[in-house]
Amino acid sequence: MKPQVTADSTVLIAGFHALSDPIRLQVLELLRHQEYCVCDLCESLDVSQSKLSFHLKALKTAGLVRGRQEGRWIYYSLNLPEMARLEQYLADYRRFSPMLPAQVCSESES
Amino acid sequence: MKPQVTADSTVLIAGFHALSDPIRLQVLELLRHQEYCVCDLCESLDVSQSKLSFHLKALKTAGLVRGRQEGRWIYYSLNLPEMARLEQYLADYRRFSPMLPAQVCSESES
DNA sequence: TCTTCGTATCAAGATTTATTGATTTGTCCT
DNA sequence: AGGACAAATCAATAAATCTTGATACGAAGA
Repeated sequence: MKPQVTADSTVLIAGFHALSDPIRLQVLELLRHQEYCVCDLCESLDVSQSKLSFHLKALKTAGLVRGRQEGRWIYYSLNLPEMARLEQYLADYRRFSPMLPAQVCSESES
Repeated sequence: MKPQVTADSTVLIAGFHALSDPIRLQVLELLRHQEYCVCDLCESLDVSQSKLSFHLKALKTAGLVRGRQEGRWIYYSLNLPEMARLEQYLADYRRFSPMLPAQVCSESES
């Protein structure tokens, strides 16, 4: 009855973890409208390049963004399908949760 | 142009953070079907009481679960509306992201 | 009131994650 | 080849989070 930690849930965890930081949320908010190269993101968010790179890596590892190289620049953009997967995970809770009424704790049986 | 960290995003961050841990996901998975008291969750997940309490607090702080006292026991259950809020946040990305085509980095203007 | 039991909380240590500044890698331009 | 520059990576430190065991709190029953 113990739920397993599947490879799938590893992806979920990386995804939700990537979403649990203000800088990373700000990055996503910016990318929502268009692609940005790292230097523009740095400037917009007033964050050091190294720091931003760290957070971009988290977002990229989680599959939430993608990087596309063009010349010296790397343009980051949202990876909407992955965000949709996380959305779907949450949506399934609404859909398939019967919410049974209170059940008596097993400790009180004896 | 820099996105602000609003009180609202604080809630989001707490929520996504709560979702970014295997034990906490397992708890939600169990609660999906019915309420459970802490002792039953401990047993099902094979986790110490103290440890579980720590994770339940994270879930509760994030608003994803609620605790209801009944005698000596405290029954935890999902708080679906809060999960739906997180879902909605993600859903809005799909809905309102125009995804403009590549834009030239501002550094390359000079 | 005293004891038992379920749960929360606390303090200490362990582990993970984030920040900083420096260095490296790779690309473009001359 | 050499210089300039965008971005990633690394090493060291700082900070946040998690784990563990002990203790405290509150409700139930004797």
